[in-house]
Amino acid sequence: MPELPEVETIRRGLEPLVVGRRLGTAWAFPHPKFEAAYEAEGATVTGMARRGKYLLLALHDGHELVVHLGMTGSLQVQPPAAVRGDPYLRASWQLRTSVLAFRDVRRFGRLAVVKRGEYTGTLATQGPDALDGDLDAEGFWLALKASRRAVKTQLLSQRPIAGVGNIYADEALWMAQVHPRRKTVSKPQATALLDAIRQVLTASLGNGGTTLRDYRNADGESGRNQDRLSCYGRAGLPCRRCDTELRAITLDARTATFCPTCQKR
DNA sequence: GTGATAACCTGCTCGC
DNA sequence: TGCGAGCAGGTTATCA
Repeated sequence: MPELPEVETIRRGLEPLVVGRRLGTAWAFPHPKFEAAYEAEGATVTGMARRGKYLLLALHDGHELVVHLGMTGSLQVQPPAAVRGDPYLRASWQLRTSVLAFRDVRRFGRLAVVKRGEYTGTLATQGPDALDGDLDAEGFWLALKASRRAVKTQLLSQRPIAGVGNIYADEALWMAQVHPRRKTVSKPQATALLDAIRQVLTASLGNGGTTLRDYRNADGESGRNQDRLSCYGRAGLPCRRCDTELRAITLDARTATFCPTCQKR
C-alpha cells in the first residue's frame, strides 16, 4: 500500500514525464471519487509535489489535482494500448503520445481538484510531513501529548506527523521500542520514535518502497523494501533484536505487530 | 471537540 | 476442485 516512500518514489518518477505537459482528453470511472478527473482536463501541469501520502499536481490555472492512491492505487504514464480495456483503470488523461493513468483495484483512492492550498479532509488537518526537517522532537512530543489515544492510532491519524501508514508505524514503533497501545509517551521516547520514523522511511525510499501486493512505481516496477522489514507482517517469527516471538494484536480494526519483550506497555 | 466504530472495496488465502 | 468466509487497510461518515 502506498505510504510516504512509495508516493515519493512515484512522484520522482512521474515529475519529468508530466511537468510541462497538458492534460488532454480525460476519462473517469463513474464514481464521485474519480469524476474530478474531468475538472483537470485541458490544464497544463506546472509542478508536482507531495504532502504526506498525497500527490499534488499544480495546474497552470491556480488549481491543484490532488491524488490519493488509497491502498492499491498507482499513477503511471503508459502507452495507450497498455491501459485499453484495463478493468481497474479509474481515471486517465491523454498526453501527447501517451496516457497518464490512475489505476486502483480496490477503489480506496480518490481524486480532487482544488484551488491551490485550499485543502479539505485529512490533507487539511494532517501534521507536518514526516521528512520535513521543520518538525522537531519537542513539537512531535507535544502533538502526541495532545491526545489520549494509543500512539499507533495517533500515527495512523496523520495528525502528529504525515505519511506514516500501518507498515512503517509497526516498523518505527519496533525500532523505538514503544508499545503500539501505549497512551503516554515520554519526551525521550517521542524523540526516539521520530528518529525511527525518519530512519525507516528514508531506508524504504532508498529501496524504492515496499511492495506487498499491489504497489508499483511510476515505471511499473516493484519496490525492494519488503525484504528488509523487521516487524510488520512477521507475527509468529522471532524478534530480530531479542528472539522473542513477535505478536499480532488488533488495534482500530487493523493488525499491529510488536515484540512483547522489547516493546513494553 | 474527541474517541470509537462501521463502511467502502476486491483479490487472495485458507478451510471445508 | 469449487465454494464461502475471513482478512488486508486509508479515509470518511456517523454516533456516543
